[in-house]
Amino acid sequence: MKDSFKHSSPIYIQLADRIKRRILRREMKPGEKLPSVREMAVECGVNPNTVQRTYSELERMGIVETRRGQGTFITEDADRLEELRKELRQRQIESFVQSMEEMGFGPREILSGLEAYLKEAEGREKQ
Amino acid sequence: MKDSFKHSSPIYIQLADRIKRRILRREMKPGEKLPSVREMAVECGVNPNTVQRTYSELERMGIVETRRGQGTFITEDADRLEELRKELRQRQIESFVQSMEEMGFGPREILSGLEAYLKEAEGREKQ
Amino acid sequence: MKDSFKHSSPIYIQLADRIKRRILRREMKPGEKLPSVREMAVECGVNPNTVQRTYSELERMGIVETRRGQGTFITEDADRLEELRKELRQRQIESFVQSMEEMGFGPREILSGLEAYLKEAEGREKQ
Amino acid sequence: MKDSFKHSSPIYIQLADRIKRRILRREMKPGEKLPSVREMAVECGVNPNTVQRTYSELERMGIVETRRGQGTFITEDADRLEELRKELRQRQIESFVQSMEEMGFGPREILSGLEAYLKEAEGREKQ
DNA sequence: GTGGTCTAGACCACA
DNA sequence: GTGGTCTAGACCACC
Repeated sequence: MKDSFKHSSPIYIQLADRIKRRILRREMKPGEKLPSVREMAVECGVNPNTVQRTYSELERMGIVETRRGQGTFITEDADRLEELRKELRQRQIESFVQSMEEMGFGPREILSGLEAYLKEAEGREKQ
Repeated sequence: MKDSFKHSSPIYIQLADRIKRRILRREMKPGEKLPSVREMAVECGVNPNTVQRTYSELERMGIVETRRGQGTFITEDADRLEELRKELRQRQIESFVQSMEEMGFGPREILSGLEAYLKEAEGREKQ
Repeated sequence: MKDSFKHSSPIYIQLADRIKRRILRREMKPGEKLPSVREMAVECGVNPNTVQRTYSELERMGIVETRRGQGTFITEDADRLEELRKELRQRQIESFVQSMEEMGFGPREILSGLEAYLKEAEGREKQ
Repeated sequence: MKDSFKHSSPIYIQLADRIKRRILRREMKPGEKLPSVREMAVECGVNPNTVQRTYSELERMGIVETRRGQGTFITEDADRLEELRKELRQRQIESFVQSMEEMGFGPREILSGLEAYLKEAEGREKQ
């Protein structure tokens, strides 16, 4: 129990995560243009350099392409996006299961709890 | 999409969470004495005031009891612990499902992904 | 012939290349500590942020590891270094052959020219 | 390791290099007329003065001749062109070998790597 | 002391 | 107008 405590991830990563999620959720579509670095900077109340870093990160991950003098665009490579989707899903699941196991839950309890929750949520939605 | 970049939760909360988890997985048992505030402070490299707040928080939640002059003890109220267990499980599940939905996954994909993962993990363990 | 003209690569890349070469040449050995960001910055007459970026780039390539509060160290993963060596050799060769072909030389001329040069260089060295 | 980060060579030199290469691979033939300074300027999106300097440079090297009122022509002196070919080849080889040695490769590795690459390229072409 | 992040403001090439 | 690089100077957490 002498490990250190968690920090919030840097802004440029948090921002990248948000954008990633919006893309994966198809809220922003392949080929679409992102706001310019400066626009996004004022929109988020952040320095343009920070946004720049975010966009670079997204490009490094193959989510986004930049065209000089034109802007930053969501990749049209649907395969890459699908691949990314799976990666993220996997990572989420792993960390979820780990948390549950840290609290002493076994596989059965995890599954049954989740099923119950989803059923209930479904019911609520139908109302 | 203004301000609103996340900060990490305060250390005393993080510490409370850790202790909660250790109790729930029976690593620390009902009735057992917690380390003194000072001991815990040293152990975690943290200010004693922080530990004090953590213990208060745990007491407020009915997880521990402090006995003047004797120390802080894990409650023997098994019902309370079971209740807590359920609460935490529920909260974990909620935040997991929310994350998955933010990435555009529906209930079916969430469940099937989790099942696949648990099966695979089980297989690995048996080896 | 309407393509654009070449630019020099950014400083942080040039610096990364230099360090890469020094490592591959075993002038700096696996596990060795690099100069601190600030030291390297004054040494190269460059802003610390630029060096930071260089080090990040090197880390991303798996050439270097950073240990918080301690410094930046050359990876001890010899396989990674060897892999990198091969990659770079391949890239050099490709661009060399392409240049030669752009000047109208065929494979035979390329090889014979290189052999002649190396023989001559060897002779010079023996003197 | 002071100052000394590389700048790109001036545009007029880059342009001269391109033209040289086109001549050497017989894409432009001895005696042929080059585009006028103005034409070339438009074609390359460059200032006419830059093209002028390029042509002067080429003339200085004995690759082209300018005839007042007629234009600029590629020399018909085949010996000069052959000489140039050898010079350029030599320079390419030198810089290639230097790069490889900077990465710690010895003559044998250079040669074997190149042979392997050329063989493979040959194979690909035959397909 | 170390690396890592962020801001402010500048300049550049591309289109 | 766009993205990309660089500088200057600040603050933070880790050791």
